[in-house]
Amino acid sequence: MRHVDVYRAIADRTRRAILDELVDRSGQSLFEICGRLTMKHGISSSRQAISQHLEVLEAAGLVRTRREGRSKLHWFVGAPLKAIGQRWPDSTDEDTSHSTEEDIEK
Amino acid sequence: MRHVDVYRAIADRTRRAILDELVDRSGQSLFEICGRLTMKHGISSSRQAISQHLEVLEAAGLVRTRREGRSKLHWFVGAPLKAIGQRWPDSTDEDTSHSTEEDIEK
DNA sequence: ATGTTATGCAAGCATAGACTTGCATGTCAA
DNA sequence: TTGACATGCAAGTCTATGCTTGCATAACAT
Repeated sequence: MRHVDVYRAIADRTRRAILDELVDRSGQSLFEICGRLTMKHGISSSRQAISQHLEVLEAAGLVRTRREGRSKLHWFVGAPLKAIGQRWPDSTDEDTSHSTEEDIEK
Repeated sequence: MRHVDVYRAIADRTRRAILDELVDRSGQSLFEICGRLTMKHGISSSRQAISQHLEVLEAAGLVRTRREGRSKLHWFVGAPLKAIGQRWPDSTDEDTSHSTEEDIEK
């Protein structure tokens, strides 16, 4: 699970919904996330599936966790997403400066 | 090839390099892109592979094309990327407002 | 017309990734 | 301790996707 880049992490629809959910309510446990994904997002994945998605998000640095008794709580971390918005210029903008793959990746 | 969302389009390393390349030099043909990807990015994919990547990028709205004789020229379009940067709040920011999947997707 | 150049199409392969299933681990309440 | 609760782990399945191969189409020069 090492070396999960942010781009791949947000490529999955369910993982994006998880991030939305964590932004809406911070510090949720796995069970809470599962429940709210089903209720509010119409996603019916198993607990294990959601757990694996959370592993990916954590490996990409988009989620931070903390054990609390028998629960594991999750927080959204937005910092890694900033690089994406800054990597390419605006449309119709033909700037000559540009960042290479190596600048951002890894 | 219909309904390629932007997130999946930029999930691939080679496609991100193609966007970088088109930002660096607008209006390149498929052959030019292939050559420069090999030279500058160390990517050794076949012409067909690059062509398929360009189809994905075009379907996602990230690339615009125009036929010019026997060549097909390509331009970068950055607009679809803006939504990504605006979807999630900054880190440490615990704003209650949030956009749902439906707001942006499709 | 013929050959070369630049791209398009379609079928097949092989790997990655999303998901499931079953069991194991650890925490808390009684 | 015992049992319920919350999560972790590992193997297997199935589909998506990146890539190749081979042939087809279209434009241009000679």
